[in-house]
Amino acid sequence: MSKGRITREHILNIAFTIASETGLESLTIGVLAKACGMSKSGLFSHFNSKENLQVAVIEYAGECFNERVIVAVRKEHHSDVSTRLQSLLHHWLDWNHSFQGSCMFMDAWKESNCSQDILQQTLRKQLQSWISYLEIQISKGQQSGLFREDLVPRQAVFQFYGLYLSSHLFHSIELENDKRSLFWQGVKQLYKQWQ
Amino acid sequence: MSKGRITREHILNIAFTIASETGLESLTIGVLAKACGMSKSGLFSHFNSKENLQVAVIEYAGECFNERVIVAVRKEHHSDVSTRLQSLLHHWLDWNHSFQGSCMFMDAWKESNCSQDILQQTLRKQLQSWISYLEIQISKGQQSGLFREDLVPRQAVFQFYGLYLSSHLFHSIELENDKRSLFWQGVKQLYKQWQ
DNA sequence: GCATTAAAAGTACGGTCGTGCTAAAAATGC
DNA sequence: GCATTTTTAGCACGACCGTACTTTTAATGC
Repeated sequence: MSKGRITREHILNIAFTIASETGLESLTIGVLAKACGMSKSGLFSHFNSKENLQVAVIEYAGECFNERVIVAVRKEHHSDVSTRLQSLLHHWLDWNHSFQGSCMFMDAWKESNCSQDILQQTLRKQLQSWISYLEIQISKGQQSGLFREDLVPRQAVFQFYGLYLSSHLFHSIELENDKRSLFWQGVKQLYKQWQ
Repeated sequence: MSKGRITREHILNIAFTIASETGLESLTIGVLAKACGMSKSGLFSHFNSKENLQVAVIEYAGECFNERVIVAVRKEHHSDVSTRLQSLLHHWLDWNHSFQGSCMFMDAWKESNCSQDILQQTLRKQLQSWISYLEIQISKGQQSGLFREDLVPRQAVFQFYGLYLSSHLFHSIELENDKRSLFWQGVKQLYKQWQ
């Protein structure tokens, strides 16, 4: 790998860390350059625009997510779908400690929804792909008799996602503990209802 | 009411509109001044700092939420808790068309979570107050026999909130329609399980 | 080891940000 | 209707933003 690609990777790694902690919006070129110990222009020449940098960071984050969640669970070689799904939820919940809430109140911890450009598209694609993956896992659970036949996988994912988002939100306002009790209680109830 | 308070209110009204559409983060003093047809410094003198402005906007939004949801439902004079709760959910879901998702991917439409200052506190308070309100409503439902006795109101709110967040998220990536089918389907299932 | 190519730094520019300070204009009390 | 107070505008500042251009430095192929 050429020197260029190496430092590029290094930059993205640091960028991902910063973005995880303080949001993609706060990831300014000057700040990132300082964090990498290089000049603004030196860093800039790797991406040639802010937007390219942002997209690259999102894609890097996507790969990281894959590795930490999907691949990690695959490596555990679960025999039955049930524990496999459980592990998937665990890794999902913990994969990164960034979070999010919603509802305009939480504007204060929302981010750029205005840019309907490439960045938005990239994000959307990643999300949809993850949702599809979950959907497939649930279908498998269905086929193996874990869930009832009239369960609609998309609806199930919708509900999982709800618990996920709620857990992050409640955690950020200190109504959900570190054990994620509310989340796991919710999951338990969903299971009961889907069997 | 003095001239000053009137224009202040006017400013907040416009600020709220802008923040609803493009996020609180995008609400810059220059932009807001232009939207109000007045000079930066003229507007600025009403708040004396950016932070004060942001807090004022959040509080304004809070009052607006109260009016559009809580007061609006109260005015409908529902006799039974069931339809009352249903109406509450409706108004909640529709109160504003801003939205939010989560999970670091969605960094791209997240906002400032870094500022752990007064703004954050104000937000948190508003959120907690709304959650408490929902909790009370559910307790009332319980007392009137609508829900089973072993239901934990906080857990129930957690699940409502999940559906709410999920609905916004899925809607923003075009997996939830305008009728909010997934949301209402989720609510239906929660009800079934709580009875 | 040297010529060539790639990567990084230096510097500068126009824009916008939040925020002071001062002067004009408008509202208000009597 | 005039004096006083409140509200608004004008202007300037230092800071940081993204990005372009040029020059220096480092890596690479032969």
